[in-house]
Amino acid sequence: MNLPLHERIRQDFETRILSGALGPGARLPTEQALMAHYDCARMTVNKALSALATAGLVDRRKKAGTFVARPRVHAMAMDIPDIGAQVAERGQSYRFDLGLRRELDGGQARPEWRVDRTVPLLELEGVHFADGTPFAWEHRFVNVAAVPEMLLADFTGSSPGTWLLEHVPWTEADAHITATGASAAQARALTVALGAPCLCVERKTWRGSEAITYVRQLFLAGAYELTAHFGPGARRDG
Amino acid sequence: MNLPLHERIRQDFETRILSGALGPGARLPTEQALMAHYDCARMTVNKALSALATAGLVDRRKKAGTFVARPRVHAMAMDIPDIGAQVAERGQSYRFDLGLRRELDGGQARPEWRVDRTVPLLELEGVHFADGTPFAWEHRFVNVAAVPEMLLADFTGSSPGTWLLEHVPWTEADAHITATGASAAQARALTVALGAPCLCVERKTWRGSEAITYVRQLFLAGAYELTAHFGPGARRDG
DNA sequence: TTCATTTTAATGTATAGACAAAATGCTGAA
DNA sequence: TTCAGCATTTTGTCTATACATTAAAATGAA
Repeated sequence: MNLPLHERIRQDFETRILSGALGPGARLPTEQALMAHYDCARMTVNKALSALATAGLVDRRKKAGTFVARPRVHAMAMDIPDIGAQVAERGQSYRFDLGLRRELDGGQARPEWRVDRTVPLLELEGVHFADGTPFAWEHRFVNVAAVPEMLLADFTGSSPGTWLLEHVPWTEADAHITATGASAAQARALTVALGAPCLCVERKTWRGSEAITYVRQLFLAGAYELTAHFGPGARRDG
Repeated sequence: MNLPLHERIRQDFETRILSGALGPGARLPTEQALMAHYDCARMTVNKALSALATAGLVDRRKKAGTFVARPRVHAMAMDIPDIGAQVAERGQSYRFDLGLRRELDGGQARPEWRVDRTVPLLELEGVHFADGTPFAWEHRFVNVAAVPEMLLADFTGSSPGTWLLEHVPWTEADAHITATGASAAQARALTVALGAPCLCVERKTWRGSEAITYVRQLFLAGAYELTAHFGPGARRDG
């Protein structure tokens, strides 16, 4: 296969960096040196090195040169599966029990989620079941100005998350993942002991600049796990 | 602020795409049209549109044109920060206490991590402290055939994770995130009660096809959180 | 019609040159 | 010595042009 020259140059250095031949802090040749080495124009070299800089593999500083970046915050791709679909995939039956449904407005929202006072909200609280056993609890606020159809939706059986995913694809989201002990109310809903360890996922989603929903989900330890992967290929077993 | 022209063009369209003004499938003007509109050379326009393509916001097809891409997979980018750096960032002092250090081989590795019997391994177990208080426990196996310098490294103070990150950038990784209660040994190391809720991160990393390390980390609930983000811009506050 | 072929409009790659911007490192003055 | 200012190196941006590549669209033959 005949790769473009700028791509070949880029890969040459990517390989050397990832293999460790060029360690963090190592200086790459100047563009002048590279255009002599590859016998090409400066723009071609520049394109290759700029791509590496965009990818975060190198840092470029005027006058100083191009240096292999120190690997710091590696971002991994985390799967955010639909709870119901995931349970069904394991061959278990899925159910969602709605415990609380209330209409309110932005002024009464949780401090974690700041929305305008005038925004109409829907508050939902419920429990997810797998084969009749509760395994997750969730508390959610939805901006019904953004999703008016939600007021008519029925959540006996399928979860609000599934409904939202199908009706309002989000464009932006923030998630915080922590561990926590179940509170009294949560422990009762999940029929576990007070303080039982749970995985807590807190998520805010937007469509464009419009806040869509804020949700706090508690998963019983052992009943759920998040997976993340970084790298070129698919998941491995190892 | 005087942004470069190619960056201004890029942002113009990024804004229009993210706001929904240009929906998925919408066609952007041709490079010819844009160089007329912005009164610049084609390379400048090309740089802007190529950047959008690299970012996944648009698809470009020869002869057909440039089109707004359909929203991508439901995977979020999870930050995997360096523990020590993160503690230091909060203005706290950081320390790592090594509790166990043992050299063994692949045959004695944990079942979760399958490596060849002949591979020499280093087993490490220790506790992370912030301002003198333990907040995380970790148990790690390292393939020292891949990182022989690790046998000489000193982990009194800085953690093996930090050392590895600086010396062996990985190219591939798998992570599993769960909640769990602290075991007797873990509870003792972290000076908490048996069964105290913890966030458990289990990670395997490779460089190329070579397994580098397997680590299981337990973070005390409340002392640590993972964040993930999906979407174009930076993190929001909302 | 239907299929194969040619045309053509769009992006992809590359060149050579010019000037801008920035940070390092040198030089000279206090 | 130390600090300020200057020169130089290196990357950043942009232009104008050329040819390559690809796939849509038009064309023509069966």
